[in-house]
Amino acid sequence: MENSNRSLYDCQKCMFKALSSRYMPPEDFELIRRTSVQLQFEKGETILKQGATSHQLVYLHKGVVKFNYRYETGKNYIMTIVSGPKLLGGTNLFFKETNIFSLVAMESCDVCLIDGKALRSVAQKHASFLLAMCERTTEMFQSSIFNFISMAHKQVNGRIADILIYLWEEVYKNNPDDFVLTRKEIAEFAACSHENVINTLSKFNKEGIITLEGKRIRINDFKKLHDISKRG
Amino acid sequence: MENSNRSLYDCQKCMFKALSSRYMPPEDFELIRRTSVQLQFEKGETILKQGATSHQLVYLHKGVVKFNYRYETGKNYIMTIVSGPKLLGGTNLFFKETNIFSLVAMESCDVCLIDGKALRSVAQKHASFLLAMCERTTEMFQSSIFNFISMAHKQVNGRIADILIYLWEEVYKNNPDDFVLTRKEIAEFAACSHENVINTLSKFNKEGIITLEGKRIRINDFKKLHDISKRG
DNA sequence: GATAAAACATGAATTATTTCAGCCTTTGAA
DNA sequence: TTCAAAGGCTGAAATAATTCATGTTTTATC
Repeated sequence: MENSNRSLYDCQKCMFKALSSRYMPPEDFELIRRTSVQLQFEKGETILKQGATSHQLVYLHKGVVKFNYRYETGKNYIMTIVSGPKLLGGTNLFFKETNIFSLVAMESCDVCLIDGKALRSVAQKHASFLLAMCERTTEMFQSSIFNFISMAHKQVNGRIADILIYLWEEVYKNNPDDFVLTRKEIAEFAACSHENVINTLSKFNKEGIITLEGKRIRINDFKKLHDISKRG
Repeated sequence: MENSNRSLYDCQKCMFKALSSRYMPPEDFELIRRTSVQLQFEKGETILKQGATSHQLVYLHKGVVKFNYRYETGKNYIMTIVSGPKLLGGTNLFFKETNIFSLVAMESCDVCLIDGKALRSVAQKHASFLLAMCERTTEMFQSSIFNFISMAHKQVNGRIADILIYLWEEVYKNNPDDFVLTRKEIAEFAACSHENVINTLSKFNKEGIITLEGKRIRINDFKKLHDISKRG
């Protein structure tokens, strides 16, 4: 983590700023901006740690992060993976001080940490802004609900198909070459052993549904993936 | 569903009214009350249907409801079970018009359907109220996240232990005799076959952890249940 | 370039889970 | 009271998933 004084990016180009400006005058946004800090996180770095208290809201400007839950046994579970630009608030951070999971950068990420107190005080002045923010974070939450349902109720074939579809359509859509999860990470996401992931992926590979090029996964047949997903 | 004109219960005793009163004058609450309707739902009745559009927030005054997700294949999954009094908003209803799951009464329920438009307009006037509501619905959401994690990552023993603990401590705490889920419902909650539920429960029964008295389940040894839950 | 660590891969043995077939019990309606 | 339907229960067979043992490839580091 590099605590730079210079700006990583221009606030004028930030979607959070754009959203805010619709609901408040510049001087109110200025309070938020002044109390915020821009940081860069490298691959593997923890942005927020599970169990720690945090008074900040994370705005992910650029990059991909995983929501990581760690059991006492040391096992990790990836709850979801998202790409910026996105406001990562809601359940973990927005209204709770203790993080229920960690946020970990999966590639180089530009992040803005927004002070919760300042945000709250501004939000109280501008209820429409608060409503809009709630809608955003609720949306993100909804998409992870579908992940959860899939993980809880489908077999490994269907779970992995769902994960591939999700990652492709929601996360790596615009830059599929960055799609480089390890088998272990896919296993932590799909809630199964990494051997099972490997076997399932090579089965998909043999059937021509995907192509494995080393780490990189190329999806050839979305229709079949959707079929597998539906079958469970 | 009995669309009675008379009041099922006195608004003065409602927790939602109590919450509201802390943040707004009586005349504003009156707008919410006027646009709301009290209804009684019998066991098995659907309060809100998955896929339908709804412009209302559900306040569960009394009773137990399940959050039911139905796949195209016709299979049902219970996402969570909650007891009143509780505001059932957030992900399903608060900010989305299409319900992503159904709400089904598991016993006789007193429910108040609050008009979303009226609520929104009042909420915009009183941002602290909106903030408080977000906190409530977020809390409920958090607890269901832990359910999901358990369902996705534990084996049937651990999942059923978790469900028993959850239902006991959060739902049927005050009236354990109402604890009458069918084995099929437990299976839909635990994401496994109902035979597996039956086998696991009779195993727990033989080990003295629980006692099966027909449909009723009595929990004897919470410590062992927690052990099983931890082991996974 | 050598080396160590991590990731990837495969198959066999073990364990977990579902499916199936059969039967008993309870419940509610005719 | 009878009957059908639904729920509960059990064990065996089939399927799915994990664990384990082993070896290869890739990646990072010195």
